[in-house]
Formats: sequence, structure tokens, C-alpha cells
Amino acid sequence: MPAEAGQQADGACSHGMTVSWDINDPQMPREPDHFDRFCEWPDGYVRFTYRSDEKKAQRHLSGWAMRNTNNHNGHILKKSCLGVVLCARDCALPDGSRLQLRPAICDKARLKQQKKPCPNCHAALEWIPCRGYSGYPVTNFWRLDGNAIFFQAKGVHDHPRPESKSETEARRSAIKRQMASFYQPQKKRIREPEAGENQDDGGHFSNIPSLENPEEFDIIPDTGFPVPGQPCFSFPNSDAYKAACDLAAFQGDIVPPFQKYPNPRIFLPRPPCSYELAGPGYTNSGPYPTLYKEASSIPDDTDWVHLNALQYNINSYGSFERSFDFTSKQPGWKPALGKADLGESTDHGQFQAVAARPYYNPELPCRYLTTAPPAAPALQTVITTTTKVSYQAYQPPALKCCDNVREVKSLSGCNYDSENTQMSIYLEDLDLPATVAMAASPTASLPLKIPGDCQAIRHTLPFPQDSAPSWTDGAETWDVCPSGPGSTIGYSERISPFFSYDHEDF
DNA sequence: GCGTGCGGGCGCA
DNA sequence: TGCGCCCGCACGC
Repeated sequence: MPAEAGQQADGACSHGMTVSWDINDPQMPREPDHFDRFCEWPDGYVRFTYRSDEKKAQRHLSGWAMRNTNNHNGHILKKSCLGVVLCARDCALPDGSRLQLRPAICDKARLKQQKKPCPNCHAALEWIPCRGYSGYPVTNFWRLDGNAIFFQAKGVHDHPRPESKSETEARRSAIKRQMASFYQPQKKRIREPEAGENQDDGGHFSNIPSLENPEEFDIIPDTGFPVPGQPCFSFPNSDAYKAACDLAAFQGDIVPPFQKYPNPRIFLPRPPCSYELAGPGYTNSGPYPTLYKEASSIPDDTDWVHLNALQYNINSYGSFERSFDFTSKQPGWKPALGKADLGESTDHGQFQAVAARPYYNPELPCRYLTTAPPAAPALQTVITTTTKVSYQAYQPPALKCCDNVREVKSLSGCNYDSENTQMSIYLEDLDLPATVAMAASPTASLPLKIPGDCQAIRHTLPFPQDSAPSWTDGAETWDVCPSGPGSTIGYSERISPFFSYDHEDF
């Protein structure tokens, strides 16, 4: 377990692959050598040991939508994944992302949820059940034993991440706290446009719904960026900006920018989380410029409160695939990636087919949307006439992998809930082009040196059920913790000291 | 209303 | 026997 201890040291969403216990063992370790940091997005056949006083572990929380499953064992709590809810038409949100709703845990609620139309295009919502465990939903097991809470997961999620519960709860609770004191003043301000500062915001604000319906603010998925130094909107006026940001960030289900990456884990060769914000000038123009361009198409459906801002995932996949024809190079990926769709459209919305139900393909060793990467709005502006856009579009934030040195240009793209500050990036053992964006920093390009080769193994796939992949196999887990003005990357064990939870080390 | 935990019960391998 | 899954119930927020 020393290895795990090392992982834990950097706060990584470590993978209990070297643990000696099994959740079904009659006797669990009495004195665990170490305890893991809570991992909100466990994926794969992992095992963690949490402290018994770990609140999230006590609540058996998970970013995934997990429902209780009766395993007729009072000592072991078993939960199975409910997958994700997507738009049946796979429509593109105004920002180009895709819808990824968190399935309601309650069966009744979920049925109701599925009956609701897509808040974006009003098409039907489609529940994508998880089939990541030999055709069955991924299962999580929790066991309280002594002073530790043991967690074991089985299966690899074969669907995009839904909005995490903690994110939803955090936002909602924040809204409750903020609305009372914030709503009235802003409402008044909006009602008195002559006194407002945002009358001419270059169109960025012209379509922002009235505060009479504050919930509509969630249609501005990328605005509330409580990232220091990074304005929500591009309007310079602090008042208008703050109002929009605060409200947007605290609305019912409005997803703050952090949640743009509900699925922080990045499985290469999909686009990493950062490139979208990388590049010069983004800090002043806003991370998602395309949002504003399409503001007029923003629906006023209050159901948007359910939108998961991090729905960039699916879209990002599409974007990436459009720009990087890795499928032809990766045998295992080719069939399910729907390449047939790639050359058909130039319109943004037409790309929908690209990501349509890719995870249904049984041929995929890992259904590629398991952890779709965050989209790159900036990139979308590049993708115009062909589905295979030059890979150069990713260059700015590119992580160069050569000579054992990787450079992370920026981390600014990694914005997620403070509760999800950890970002695990699993480098798959795919023979990828040497360019891979890893992270972005809002303030500067940060060289990131990583010892060892570029190959990394997604721990979950190569290992048989219940096996314990070892970190020595080449797997590398990254934890990006964007706290404060800069983002932080934690890298387990084999990474150089460049990574740490205190980004000053960068 | 919904999430969550518990437990009974059923079907299948 | 183990597992997946359905269901109902109770409790808390």
C-alpha cells in the first residue's frame, strides 16, 4: 500500500489497485496503511479506503448517478449506476455542448424526467443506462469497517458523466443563500436599464433573460466563472458582470463554469480539458465566445435549470473527433466512433450525429464516451467546413509529449466545482499523436515535465474484473485542481514535483 | 418531491 | 448461492 499512500499524498483520485482487500472479505484491514482522498468520480475496478470521518464517504456520495441496490448484505452497501440522460436528438446547446442530465435516482422521478422534453430542442430525453460492468451497470460497494470506509467499484462507465450530485447540491444551496440577498437588488437594476451598465455589451448581454425569471440564466452556461481574474462575460463593467456572473452561477441548476467539466477525467486521445480556454486573449473575451453568438437561440425554457453545464463532454468528443482522426489509428475505436457521420456536416448542429449513441457500440473496448472531454468552444470556431479539422486547432494548450517532457500550456480551461477540483486524467495506452493538451492555466503557460514515457494505461480496461492494476504498469493519474487564480495539478507518484496542490509549484 | 437506505421478493445462471 | 432488479417503506432534506 505504500504506492497508494503516495498517490494519496498528492490528492489524486487514486486507484486502489494495490490493495489487498476485497469488499467481500470477511475481515477488512484493521489498520489501513493509508487513506485515500475522496474520489467523486470513481471509474473502473478501483478500491479506495476512506477515513470513517470522511463526510462524503459516509454519505456514499458519487458524482455518478448511483442508486441503491439490494445485495442482501447489511454490511455492504451496493449501488448501481443509472447512467445519464441525454437529448434523444443529441442537439447542441447554444454553446455547442451536449446535454448531460443526471438521471433521477428515484424511479418515479426518473420516469417523470424522461417524459420531459429536452430543454434545448424539446425533443425527447433519452436515458442512457450504464452498461459498463459486463453489460450491467457499474456497481459501487461501500463498507464501513472499523475506522475506515472501504469502497470498491466494478465496471467502467460507458457513458458521459452526468452532472454530479455535489455540484448540484452546492449550487442549489448557494442559490438559497445568495438569492435572498442578491435577487432584489439585481432585479431592480435590470428594471432600470437607464441606470444599468450593460446596455451596450456588444450583444453579450442583450439576450440575457430578465431577472424576472432568474432561472433562465442557466441558459448562459458558461458565464458564471467565479475564476479570479476571469470575467464571466466580456463586458468590462464590473457591476453588470458581477450581477450576471453571480446570478448565473447561483441559479437553481445553472451550472457554474466549474461544472463545465463534470467529467474531469480525460481519456486520451480525446481532447483534454484545457484547450478550450487556451490561447491568447481568452481571459478577456471569455472562455466560451460562441455562447454569445448563439444567445438568440437560447430557449427560455425554465427546464434549463437542469442543464449540466459540463455537457461539453459529448460535444467535446465530437469536436475532437472531428479534428482528430484517431479512430483510423486505433483499431478498437474505429467502429463505434461513427466516423460515417463525420464527413456529413459543416453546421455545428449537424455534428450531432457524431456523438449520437456512440456508447452503444459493443465493439468498443471502452465506449469512448465514458469520459468525454470538455469541449473547446474556441475550437468550434475553427471547425467550419470540414469534419476533420486540422489538429493544429489544439496546439495552443497542447501537451507536448516528447523526450519525457510534457508541456502544459494553460490550465484555465479546467474549471469545475470546488468539490471537484480534482481532475484525473487517465492517459490511455493508445498510440497517439504526440500532442495532447492536458491542462490550462488562466494566467500563463506552464511547463509540465513528466518523467517517463507518454504511455499511460487506463487502469480500468486492461484489467480483468476485480483485478488490481498497478501503478507501475504505466498508468498515470492526473489531478488537476484549479483552485484560485491558477489551476493545480496533482500527479500521482510518477510525476515530477511540478505538480502539487499548491500551484505555486508550477 | 426527491434522494437515500433498508429489506422482501422474484427470476436467472 | 450469488446476482440483478423490482418494489415498497421509512426517513431526512
